[in-house]
Amino acid sequence: MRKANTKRRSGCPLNASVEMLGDRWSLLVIRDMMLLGRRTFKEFLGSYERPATNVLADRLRRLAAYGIIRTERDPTDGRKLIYQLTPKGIDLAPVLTELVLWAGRHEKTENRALIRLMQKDKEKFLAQIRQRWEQPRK
Amino acid sequence: MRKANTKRRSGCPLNASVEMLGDRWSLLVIRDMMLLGRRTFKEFLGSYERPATNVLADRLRRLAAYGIIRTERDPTDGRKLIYQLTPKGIDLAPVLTELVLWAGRHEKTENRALIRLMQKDKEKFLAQIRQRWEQPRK
DNA sequence: ACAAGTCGCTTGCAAAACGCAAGTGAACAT
DNA sequence: ATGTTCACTTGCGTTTTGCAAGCGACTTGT
Repeated sequence: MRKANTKRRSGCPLNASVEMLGDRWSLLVIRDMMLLGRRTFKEFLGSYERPATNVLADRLRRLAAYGIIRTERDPTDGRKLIYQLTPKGIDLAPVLTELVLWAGRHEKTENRALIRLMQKDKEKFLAQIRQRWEQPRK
Repeated sequence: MRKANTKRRSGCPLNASVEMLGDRWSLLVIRDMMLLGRRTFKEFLGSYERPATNVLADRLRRLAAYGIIRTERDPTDGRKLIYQLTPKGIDLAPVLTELVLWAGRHEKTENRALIRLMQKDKEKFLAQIRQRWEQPRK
């Protein structure tokens, strides 16, 4: 059993972001939701980085506690939970984009197509993500 | 003794960024350098969040290993080391900015003046940071 | 109806990372 | 020569992580 720690180390806005997102898994889960359309525990487990089940469960709990994602039952299959980004979570798109572009500029990475797409027209790319997530489903 | 782990969990550019920056201290050190002009071990220790000395030493070592910061001796005081952002580190300014703006939109934080400044003209703000760091000193 | 999956976790345990306090050696200050 | 500052390191107890196994609710196949 675990609580969302409510007292911050400081009032700095960067510190707030770091306390919510500053670990090795949270942003990867958000990437999977935002860019790859993953929605279930099992789908997140299947990412190439392969989180451990207990850590994944913990990160989903934390992200939900911070209001970045929310959870609902799958109406067609009572075993499944569907994880969705909230508006606060969707609003992380510019952060993800800058992190991807920075790595793209300075590291050897795969998925250069995504990086080129982001470089070519950042605002258009962000608009697409926002639009895709405005619909409640699909 | 510790090495920069060279084998990544995946080739995803976001994962590359997360492996370099995804912890509770690295980005705060970069903030201190970029926005507050801090340059020495002792100055970083004095941040409001107060890192432990061993963790701070480790983070500085890692950031240097990744080429995000570099170290030189203070010519006027042989005890001191001066930590500086490299171009790769300065190039994190857009990432910091988006993290600050995101927290500013969704959390109660201090330093609203900085947030307003970033909101008002993001590009101008980034240009200022880049310019400030182009000079070797001050 | 019943057995055999599937799904989203929890539990147990060893290893790694963290936070704290104290200590160390080199460089400076008096 | 003595004391202080600086950038760490060391030791140690706590927390977090990773890995493997298990569990209960639900669904699928026969």
